[in-house]
Amino acid sequence: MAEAITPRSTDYSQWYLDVIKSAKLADYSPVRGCMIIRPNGYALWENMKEALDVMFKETGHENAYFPIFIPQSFLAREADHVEGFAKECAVVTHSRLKLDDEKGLIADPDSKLEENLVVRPTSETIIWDTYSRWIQSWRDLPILINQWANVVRWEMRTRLFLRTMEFLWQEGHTAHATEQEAIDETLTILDVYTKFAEEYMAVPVLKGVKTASERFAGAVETYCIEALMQDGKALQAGTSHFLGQNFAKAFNCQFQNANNELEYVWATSWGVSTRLIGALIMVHSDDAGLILPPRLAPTQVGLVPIYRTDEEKETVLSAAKEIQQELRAAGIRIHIDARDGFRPGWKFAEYEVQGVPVRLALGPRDVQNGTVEIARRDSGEKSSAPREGLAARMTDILEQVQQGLFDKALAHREANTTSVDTYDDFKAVLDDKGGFVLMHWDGTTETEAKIKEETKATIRCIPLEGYGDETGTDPVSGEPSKGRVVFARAY
RNA sequence: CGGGGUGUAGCGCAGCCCGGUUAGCGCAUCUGCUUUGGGAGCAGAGGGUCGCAGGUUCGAAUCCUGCCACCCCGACCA
Repeated sequence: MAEAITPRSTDYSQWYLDVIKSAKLADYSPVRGCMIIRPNGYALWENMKEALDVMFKETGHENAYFPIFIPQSFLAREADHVEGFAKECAVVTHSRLKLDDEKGLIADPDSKLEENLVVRPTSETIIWDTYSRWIQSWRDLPILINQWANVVRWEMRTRLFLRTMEFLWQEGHTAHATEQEAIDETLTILDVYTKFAEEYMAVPVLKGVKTASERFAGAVETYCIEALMQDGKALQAGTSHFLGQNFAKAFNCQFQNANNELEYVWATSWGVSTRLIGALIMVHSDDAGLILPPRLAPTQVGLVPIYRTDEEKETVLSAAKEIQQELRAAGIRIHIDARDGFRPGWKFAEYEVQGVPVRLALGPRDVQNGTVEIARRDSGEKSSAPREGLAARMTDILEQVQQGLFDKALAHREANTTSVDTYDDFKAVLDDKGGFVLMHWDGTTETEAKIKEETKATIRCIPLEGYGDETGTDPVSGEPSKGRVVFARAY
């Protein structure tokens, strides 16, 4: 019998952990807060990575790799940056171990480093140190670099995928000659992220700008995409920062412009991480386990062959292989579970908890009738279909599933986006149904902090489009407001 | 850092309050037979420094002291 998955209604966060465990996405490690990404989880990450990588390259970026170790002094160069990250850095102080008679294995005191090294929590500092050597002229600009890497942030409280001490991500770091060009870059990437979230992950997102208190440490402006989870909590799914000239000044990175003047370089940085896997899980999955959008699912179609005798096995498997060839030719990722010793019911259940979008069952009866059983993971619908034209049918179904997941998530977000005009309504909505709450805000950090203190809701973003056009009054302070902003309790 | 919980076979747990046969159960594993269209059945087998270190006792998984680790909930953050 399989491990039972706690229903969402009983305990949402336990459900989330159960889904991960039963889908074999990740495992705990011996070190607190660190995560072993299992093959199922990693295959998912690889697909996400691949799709994003194509989009980055289409928008003119190239990949590079900077080292994991950063001289400790680099972190101190940008004032806001150090304040934001100092409290969560892993620091390397020694270069070797030695066996001590009393204490066992210890860091060898003789190997203490001249300067401590910090395991990167993000790479702005080492990259801007590098850029300062690469950039002299306006002809050296722009630099549009992305890197796929791991980073470490010593978090107090962790949660698989959503917040782990080490996580995988991509971080883009670009250098520009003008402010406008850097801002354009920031917004280009925000669009890439939006497209990826909506078209690949089937997760609708709100585009917006962070308030000063939620801004990235060292940024002038932080743009973000925010998604809504099934339990009504928000999740920041990606950020794109306009860094102004902050890092260029901190690392003395100047260039000579066409008028023969020295100017500081304009910068951006942007990233999405394995946290997106957490979003994917929380947005689509149900009480039976994981549900994956077809465009990212490592296996899009799982085929379960059914047979009793060796003879049946031979017929069924050869028919299964024909189907496999046919679907592969149509660009579908199909997997045949031909393992002996596992019964069909077992395999059905396994594909189900692992979120495989469509399952086919093929037995002697089907082979004889020229049919195959099709079961959709999203709706649970089962039907028998002719083998004839199966590839086209499957392509169609996969598209329907992809679109269906997005539509459902969008409907959920819309049903859980509420506009309020009084602080009492605001609190009531947060407690009763959660979700995104649109309310006027006077633009001050004080009001924002007061609301956070009293309700645990934060301003997820000042939306770029769709909401917030009308002016009004902040119901908390009574001061005028330029528009509605998006509040929510968040992960 | 505060609150709660857990640590006994690969995994999940019982046993502990009230110390005493050979530490038990489910799943998994191995062997055999029967099975196979929604997580199979029967029979047999293997697998344990009871988190670590002290202490009490004739005797400790169980009582006492100290330590460690991990998980969950909060504060901080992507």
